[in-house]
Amino acid sequence: MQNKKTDTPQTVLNTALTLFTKEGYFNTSVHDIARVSGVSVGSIYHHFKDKEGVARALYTLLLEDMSRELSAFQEQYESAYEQCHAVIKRMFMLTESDPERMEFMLYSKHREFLQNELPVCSSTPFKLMREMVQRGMDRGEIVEMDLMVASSCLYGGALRMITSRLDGIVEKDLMEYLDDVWICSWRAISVDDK
Amino acid sequence: MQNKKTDTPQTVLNTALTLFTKEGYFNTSVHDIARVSGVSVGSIYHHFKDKEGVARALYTLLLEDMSRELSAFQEQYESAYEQCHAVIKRMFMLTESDPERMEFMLYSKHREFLQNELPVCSSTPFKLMREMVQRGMDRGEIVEMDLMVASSCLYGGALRMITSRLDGIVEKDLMEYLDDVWICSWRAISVDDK
DNA sequence: GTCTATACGACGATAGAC
DNA sequence: GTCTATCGTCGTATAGAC
Repeated sequence: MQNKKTDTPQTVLNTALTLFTKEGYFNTSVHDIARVSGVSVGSIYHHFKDKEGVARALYTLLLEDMSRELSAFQEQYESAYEQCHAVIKRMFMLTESDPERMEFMLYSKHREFLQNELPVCSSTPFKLMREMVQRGMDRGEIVEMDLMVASSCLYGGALRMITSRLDGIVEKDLMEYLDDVWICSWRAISVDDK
Repeated sequence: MQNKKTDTPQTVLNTALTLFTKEGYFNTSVHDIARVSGVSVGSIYHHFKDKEGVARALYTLLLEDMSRELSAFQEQYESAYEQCHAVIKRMFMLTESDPERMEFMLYSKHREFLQNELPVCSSTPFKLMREMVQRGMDRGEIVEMDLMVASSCLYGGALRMITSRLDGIVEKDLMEYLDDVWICSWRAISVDDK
């Protein structure tokens, strides 16, 4: 267990997250990260291979955290209805409590700065989200159809609300819209006409 | 009417669109555009103020084209059902016939390279799309709710299918999914339970 | 592990001939 | 309008002291 006050890599990652989301990856220089974080350029390069390495470490960590949370929902809830609802609720909450994390995770073009990285929708969290939908079809909760179509229609509305919120187009707390969004999303693909 | 074969600005814009979508704006240098287009660096700067000016001209043109098409749908069709369906169908078609245009329009972070530019969802095409939804609520076709929620849920699934297709996650022609996507999308917000 | 100073290359933009 | 050649800057990455 290290002393958190001097955890240099974490300090760098925190600052990088802020700058990458506020200014964009390419508008942020390593000197910017050094200046804002208070860590020298040399130290940054000591802990990370290069600038891309900083972004990659950040991206990997955020995806892992998210995957852990989604896996927990799979164990915690039985039905796809509950699992998917928990996912959307959690993402709405995260958007409000930590918009930078959400923005970096699902609103940046990673392939432009992370070589050989797959698009977000190929990442583990998105795979887990599709697994839940597949489960819903197997259990007869969700109408049988192409998995990608069902997933897009179930999560698409919520994801657009999130990006709109991050863009500042939606002004109120996302949680106020959760119930309405969920009703529409579930109605789109559920078997019973409610 | 100019000779199209020597329309330098258009040649530059065509090449820029290709490179911006394939490599990203920041991974594309003006020299790259010059080399690929066959137009010299000097000529590019003669026709455009700077690199950002090229991107801005491109973005503006594409949005104007799209706005024109969507306005036509508003005049052509009476119901929101028909209007919104036409929009999604047209976007699916465009994604197949001209993926670069679609990618640059709705899958780039313009604010990172276009100063003072509003996010895509504030652009005229997206406003028109929301107008159609508002019309649907006024006419009693769509359940009364927050306009942003209704729009996100109606178009969200289709837009995710488009980005998934552009990412290469969806392998088949989008048109094959149109009917299923539309059924789900409309079900999400329509008044009659079908 | 942390720092400062610096090397090196790339890119945006311009000058000026044709 | 189009071109080539060049300038100046900025940013990545490293060297090397502490």
